[in-house]
Amino acid sequence: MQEKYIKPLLNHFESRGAVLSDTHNEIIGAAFQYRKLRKNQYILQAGDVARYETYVLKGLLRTYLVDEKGQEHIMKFSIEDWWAGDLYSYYTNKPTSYNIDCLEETEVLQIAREDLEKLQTEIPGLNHYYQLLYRNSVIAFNKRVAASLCNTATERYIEFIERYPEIDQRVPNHQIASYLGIAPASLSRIRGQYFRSGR
Amino acid sequence: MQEKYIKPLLNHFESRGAVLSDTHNEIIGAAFQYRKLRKNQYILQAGDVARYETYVLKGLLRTYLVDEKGQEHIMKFSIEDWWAGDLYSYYTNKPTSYNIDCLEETEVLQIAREDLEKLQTEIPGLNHYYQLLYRNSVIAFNKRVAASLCNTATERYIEFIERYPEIDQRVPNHQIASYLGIAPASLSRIRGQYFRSGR
DNA sequence: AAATTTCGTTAACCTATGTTAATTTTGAAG
DNA sequence: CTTCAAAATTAACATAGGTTAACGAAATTT
Repeated sequence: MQEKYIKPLLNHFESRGAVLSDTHNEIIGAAFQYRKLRKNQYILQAGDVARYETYVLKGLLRTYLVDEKGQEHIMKFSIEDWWAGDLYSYYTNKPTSYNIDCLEETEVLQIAREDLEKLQTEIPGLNHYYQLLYRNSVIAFNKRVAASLCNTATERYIEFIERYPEIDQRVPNHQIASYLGIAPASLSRIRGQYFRSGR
Repeated sequence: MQEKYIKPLLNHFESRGAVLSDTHNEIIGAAFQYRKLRKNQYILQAGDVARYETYVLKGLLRTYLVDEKGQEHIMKFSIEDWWAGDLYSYYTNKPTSYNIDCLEETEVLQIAREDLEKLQTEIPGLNHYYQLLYRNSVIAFNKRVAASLCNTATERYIEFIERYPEIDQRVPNHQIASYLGIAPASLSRIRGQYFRSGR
């Protein structure tokens, strides 16, 4: 793989405390595959087994569910320097319930489970990285569940645009509504009130 | 610590793939502290720093938030062989937003962060355990967020009692309502409909 | 630029859930 | 066993948010 593709991921690991030799860097570069994806392209569809975890180099991915009534519910947006995937399917080889697709033209690095496990054996520092990643993910999910229990849709919307202004700029409002668990028309109503009353 | 207190935790680690020598077992036993707690006793209060992660030997803990209007929202129940704590506060030393108290007389094992970190250095197998623990926790949170986006209160209630029949037996309904994010009167209504229509 | 599709807004109406309060049931403590 | 407190139920009413549909504005495609 070209250096320019793997470099951001190496930086990512190092900025989270991993200490990587040149050999390590080569091993990592060999384990990940670079892919360039078109807008609207799927990287995972419900029913598939998630064979890869995906690191976003550029672009924007969306992870969503389709319920029995056919409605889409967005679980997560993944922008540059974030991950996307379904850990459940990845580690059990069972079919995923999630769909992941590109909201923009997107470039990613992907790693298969076998390769990730080998990587973690060969580079113990990465073990620490993944423990930290999952731990922080647990902390973030705690906040998200807490918000859904404690806050109104209006409060959750304000929190969202303050916390993820960049995503707010890049995705249409009806997708933000879906992420917040409300109908597009409801978000419109909320925005109307919020902006009318002086932001 | 007495063997009978540490044994369940050692079994817990081994059942998740850790291979532990006698020396390891002793190190672990020395790192955890046993505590017996009365019903209603707090093990963590909002504003405190979470100095311990807690493994439940016996009893039942509840983790909850109090919002600005003074309402309680239950985030989690922890029964035998589960953990309780606030990872955010534990790892940052910042004050927690959560309260954890005992719904029953409860016995626990607790470990301070410094001791846990030492443990993970001395027993690499535990590193793998914690990565697995957090990863599974992420998977569980994904399901919980998915349910809150896709399912009605009725569906979430049915799922809860099917998945956690034991907790359902041990905690009052208004606490289950709080966990589900609905008012006690609403849960009553839901139960009325559900049981009347033949379960 | 025109045409077409997607998106956002608004309004009318509907439904699930919240709120409060009264009443009954259950459970704990003396 | 009795008493008292906590929990559950029920009903009346209030409200946030859902649904649908119509319309106008953007954005994309041709």
